[in-house]
Amino acid sequence: MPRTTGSHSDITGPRIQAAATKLFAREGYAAVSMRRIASEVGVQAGALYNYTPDKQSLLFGLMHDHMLALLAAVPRDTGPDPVARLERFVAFHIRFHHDRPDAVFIAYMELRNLSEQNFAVIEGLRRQYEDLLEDILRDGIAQGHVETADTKITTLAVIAMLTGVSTWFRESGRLSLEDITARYWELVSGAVGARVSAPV
Amino acid sequence: MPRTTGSHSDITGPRIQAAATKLFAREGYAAVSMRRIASEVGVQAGALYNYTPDKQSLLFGLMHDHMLALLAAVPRDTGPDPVARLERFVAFHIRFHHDRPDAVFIAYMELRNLSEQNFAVIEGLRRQYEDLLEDILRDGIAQGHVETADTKITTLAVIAMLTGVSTWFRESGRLSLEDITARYWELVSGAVGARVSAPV
DNA sequence: ACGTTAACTGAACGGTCGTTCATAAGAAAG
DNA sequence: CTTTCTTATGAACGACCGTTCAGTTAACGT
Repeated sequence: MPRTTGSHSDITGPRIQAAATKLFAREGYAAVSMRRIASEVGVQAGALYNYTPDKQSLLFGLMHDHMLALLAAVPRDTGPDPVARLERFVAFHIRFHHDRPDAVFIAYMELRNLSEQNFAVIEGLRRQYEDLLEDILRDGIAQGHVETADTKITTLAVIAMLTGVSTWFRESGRLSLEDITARYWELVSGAVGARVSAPV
Repeated sequence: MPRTTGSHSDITGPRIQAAATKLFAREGYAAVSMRRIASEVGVQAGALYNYTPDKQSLLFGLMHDHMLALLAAVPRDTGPDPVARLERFVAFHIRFHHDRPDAVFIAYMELRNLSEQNFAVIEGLRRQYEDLLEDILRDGIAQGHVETADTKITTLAVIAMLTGVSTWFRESGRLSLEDITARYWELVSGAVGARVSAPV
């Protein structure tokens, strides 16, 4: 019996995305069937194809949306102090990733399940994000407030370090997110040789 | 036509492990079928069950062997200088993980595909490895050569940073493994506030 | 009141999955 | 040469896969 009370198009769509995000993150893209996503939404499998052309596009849509949200939310302030900008970047990254653990998990665990073209798109967006951090580091070096030998490697190392938080953070844990952000800022600022005050 | 020239038991076993490692790393546990592993080995699917009771045990065996190899190879030197021990740990981690990219990938991407008991075993071994690093940091603090606020968080952050190398390192890249090791030692020693010489 | 359409069902498609097992044949033991 | 054991085949099991589609019904435009 279709169309059971009310028009659902604007509700079912987001519910499918939510269910797919949750299940892909928990069990992996390949291990989750369309039927299982449908049953989570409370619908038959065929209905999913009103919202996505196929399973691959469903995955890509989730990752694409996530990367766009990341790039839209990241602070692009161009304040005079690169160390302060770096600190804001660190706090933002931890907070943003903490708020969407499932999407984060998918975005870096399911890359291999993307088709070649879709992978290239996501990789490009990821590169844009990395470049924002690298720009901060370069500014810091130029102003003598940061000291690191290879900005590309440092960028990748810092992001790996920060993203790692979501693999172990539990709300019920010993430390609050603010505590953790403070600890990571100590680690990052030490790693990049950040100096709060004047250059040499 | 079974037993086609020569006895294969001691050859087929390792070949199955090698094929499974390669395929699981490249495409993921759930996406690789037993038939595909068998065909990579040059054998029919049924033959795999002379070497593993089921697919889950095959995965667990790979991860278990990897973790045991890691714990067997990690330097446990108890030299007097914690900073030197930390430097050796960093170099070891990068080298060891570089030498087995497939096993590393599996060990931290396929955790969710382990049964509950198997997961607990692997998690315990991982914890042992982390504790070795945390011990070094604590010794460093005790001797005043290291300065970091929370050794547990620092441990996780450093390992995440180091393991990240294998996600982007290419043999043909701009930097050699030695270069990268040097850069990461700068980052780690800075992050933990390592001092080469005497305490306060 | 009525035709149109958006939203969904439920069955079906060919194919693949993990696993089992009777059977066969080369290797080893006597 | 015969027996026994090891190693593998290949067919079969029921279950599930992604995807398609004709049919059904509730809501909407007029």
